[in-house]
Amino acid sequence: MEERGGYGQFCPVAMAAEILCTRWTTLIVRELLCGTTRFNDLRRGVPRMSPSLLSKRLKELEKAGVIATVRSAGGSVEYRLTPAGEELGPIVMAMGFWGQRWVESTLSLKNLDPSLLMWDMRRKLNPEPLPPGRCTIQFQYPELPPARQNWWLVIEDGNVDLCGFDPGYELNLLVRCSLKTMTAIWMGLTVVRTEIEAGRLELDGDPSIANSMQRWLGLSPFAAESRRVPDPTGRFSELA
Amino acid sequence: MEERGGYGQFCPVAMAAEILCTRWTTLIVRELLCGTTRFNDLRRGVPRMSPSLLSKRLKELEKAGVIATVRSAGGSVEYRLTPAGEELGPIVMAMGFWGQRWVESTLSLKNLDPSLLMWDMRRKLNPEPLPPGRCTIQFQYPELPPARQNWWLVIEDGNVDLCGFDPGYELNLLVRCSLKTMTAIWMGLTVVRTEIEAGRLELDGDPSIANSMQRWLGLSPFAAESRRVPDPTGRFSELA
DNA sequence: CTGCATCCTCTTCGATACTG
DNA sequence: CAGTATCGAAGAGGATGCAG
Repeated sequence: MEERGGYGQFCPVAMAAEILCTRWTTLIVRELLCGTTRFNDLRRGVPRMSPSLLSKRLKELEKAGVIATVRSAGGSVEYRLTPAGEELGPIVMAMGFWGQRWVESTLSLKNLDPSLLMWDMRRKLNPEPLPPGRCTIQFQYPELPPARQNWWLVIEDGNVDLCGFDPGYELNLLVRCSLKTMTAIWMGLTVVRTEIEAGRLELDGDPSIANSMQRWLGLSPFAAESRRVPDPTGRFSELA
Repeated sequence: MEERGGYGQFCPVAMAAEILCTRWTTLIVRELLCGTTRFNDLRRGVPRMSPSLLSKRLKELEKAGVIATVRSAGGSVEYRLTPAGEELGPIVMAMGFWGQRWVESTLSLKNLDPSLLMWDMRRKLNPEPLPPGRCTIQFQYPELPPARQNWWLVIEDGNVDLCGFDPGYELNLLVRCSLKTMTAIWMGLTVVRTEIEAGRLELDGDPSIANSMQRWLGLSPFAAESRRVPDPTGRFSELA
């Protein structure tokens, strides 16, 4: 009768919170909502989580009816949201919009991570403004240690690949800026043109690709939400 | 640079989850959204939470900008939601509706608690169908230990008071049923008439008050949401 | 390589008791 | 009334190992 981890309340908010409001769980659901299904792909979305804890959480989510494991051909397991899990989408989105509105951008920008940023950008990149054929774009963050400085996005046939090493293709554009600048653009706190004019962003390569960067660069799903808290530095305030 | 409790992600979902998805926090916000402002009233809404942890969470919520403490006359402290905190309302409600839809009712009904139920009922009771003047209604849960068996709601001038002891007023209605039955009615899993006809609910007293019970008894805010998971017992399935 | 299980350390939580 | 203090228990993180 002594439920250890639970709240001991029949209220549906409490029942939902027992499932959702444990550490990392919301972020796992976010990844699943983005379409990730494999264990090691999920790990890319929550890199600071230990694999054993991820495994435990996935079991908990399965028991709660939020996900179902599907054994696909080849013996590998896929984790997929059930209808109940899909209906968590609006809740996770609402949390994101709330975070975008009310959490100080300086706080968000203390949590920079190039692999998370590039992984997100890969997902949302819009190939439409790019020329047909293969297109290779390098991102360079000079202040980072060498192993994390350089990233490549390769767009081909509407498909976007992310590399942490030089894929060897001819480069169409080199983007050079600080990780903070690129993250701020991604989050909608500033725009490409502003950062170029301020000298914080450099583009080298095909001018038409450079000029359309703001369009092919997808933004965070929450970028459009207007901030309600000021940025103390004033650098990322009130941009449309 | 090593954030211990955080996720290390700039994503607004992660920033919001750092604030909201710690143990008990969502339930504290739920209480505040219901209008509770005092420390010991908050404790009634989260009785299994230790006061030291509640104190810690309130400080965290204040630092996050979700609540503000107001020192009222008499030196006592009130906790009030900020605009940011008020905007958590839709998220908490969405979690409740999700819980009502997707969490098995048998699971919810394992977490029975008469003080929580009566506290919730007090909040939502609708005095309008009741006769003018004072009205005293006793709830009796015979299977509980004596100290928690009897509860009184006293309605006067549109005001609802809850007592755990006999207030001494003339009784207008005695409601006798199991705590599970009353909780199921409150959650919208069944209705007064069904439980009376099944012999699981007895009403003694003023017939007009008895007959209007389904109307004056407010229901859980989530009662209208339709279940999507079956109740294995079949007792609480598919009721409008 | 994927998907964990184990072991160990450190942090957090819960129950109770106790103050201004 | 509104919290703090204390201490044992549970949970989280990191490193490592291992089977398919």
